[in-house]
Amino acid sequence: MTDRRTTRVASRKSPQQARSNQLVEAVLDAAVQVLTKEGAQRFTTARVAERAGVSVGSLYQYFPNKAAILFRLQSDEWQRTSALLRGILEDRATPPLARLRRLVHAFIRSECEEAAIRTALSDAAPLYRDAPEAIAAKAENAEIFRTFLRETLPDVPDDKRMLAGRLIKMTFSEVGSSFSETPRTEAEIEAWSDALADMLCGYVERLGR
Amino acid sequence: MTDRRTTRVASRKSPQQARSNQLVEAVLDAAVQVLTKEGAQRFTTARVAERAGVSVGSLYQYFPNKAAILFRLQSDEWQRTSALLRGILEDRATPPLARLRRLVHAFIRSECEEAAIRTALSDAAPLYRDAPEAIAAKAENAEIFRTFLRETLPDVPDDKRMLAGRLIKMTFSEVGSSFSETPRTEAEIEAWSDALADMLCGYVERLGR
DNA sequence: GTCAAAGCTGACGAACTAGTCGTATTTTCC
DNA sequence: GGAAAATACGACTAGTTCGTCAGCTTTGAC
Repeated sequence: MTDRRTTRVASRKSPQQARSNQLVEAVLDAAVQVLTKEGAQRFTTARVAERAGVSVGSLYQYFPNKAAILFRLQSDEWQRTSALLRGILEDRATPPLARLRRLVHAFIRSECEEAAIRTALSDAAPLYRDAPEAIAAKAENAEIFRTFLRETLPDVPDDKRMLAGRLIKMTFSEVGSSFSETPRTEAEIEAWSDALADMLCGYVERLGR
Repeated sequence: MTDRRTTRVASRKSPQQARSNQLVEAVLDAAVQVLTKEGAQRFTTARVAERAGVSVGSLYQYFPNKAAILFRLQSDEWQRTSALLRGILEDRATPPLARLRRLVHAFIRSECEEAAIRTALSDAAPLYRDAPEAIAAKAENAEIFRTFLRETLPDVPDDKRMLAGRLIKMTFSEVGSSFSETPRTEAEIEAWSDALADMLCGYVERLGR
């Protein structure tokens, strides 16, 4: 449902000299700024280039189109988030449900901290979400939870566990982003994180029985 | 974060003669078609008018701007959905948790049936979501669940129950729309509805204890 | 110092879009 | 039938956006 049949999003060429690496970094920084301060509607290559102190032409030397910049930002974001999740879920010193609870708290907090950029990025999602790279990235992300549940609920049949893993992940990320759409106080963050953790932990317990 | 500070979305004037009522209907029908067949990106007043067999000028006589058409569609959608929810949750002949379960099934199914239009509408959300009318409509929607929980869990403290109600509603609608983003088979719909209902019913039970 | 490759520039073209306004048509009501 | 009000039309304006390309500048190997 985007304007292009299949949005190309792969990078155009890799920077070789130091200055072009700086340029790419400047563009990405500027892109974040434009996105948070102006919103997805007003996110244009011209504005990004201007804020980066760079010409549009240079920008198009490293990104094939606007969507590619957005996808890159989203991709980096996913990278960071999945590192966060992995770090908590794989900590075998903590009991499984405590890990899950801690995870919820960490995730909700991080969503709220970067609410502006995430909202803008998801507003722009129609521009990049159909790209094959984006679809691949999503699938990879789901693996983390499956591993966790395989450890926690070894006796539950595979198909049931898979479904549960997907549901937990979806609930998790969707509630997180919806919750962070409106500005929240510290107290709200705590209360909601606890409630969500109650719900998810309860579900996992129930599955074990 | 939209292009306008505060998007005006109220209707421009009410149609008085029969033909203008038909026109408004034709525009709304066409809007749904454009949205589903072309996507939010390509949703333009010109295209809507053309598909409706009407001139742009006429369109602008009843809608102050593009956002107003989109908001109207979303508003109608909310209306239908909340009628569906209310109908199920207020059926006192069925035990509470069974109602909740039935609700999940009905909602997920309805989401999947109209996935195309809902996705497109939510892609376009940045254009209308800041309008005061949209914000008011959302708040009203949350009431249904609070009433249900007040009946089901009369002994739980008010603040805790409020929070739970909001969480359930959010989980519900967010998981629903995320799930329906990809095409689903009948079997998938059943399996996911059951899993989600398990999770939510489990949470409500747990709250009662 | 020279020169080719790499990098950078920004004016520009082509395409779209939201919304207006003067004019033409239709309806209503006497 | 005729006048006034309501409705419909669509060419047009003013603006925005993406992405290109011919030519200029910088870099670094020799």
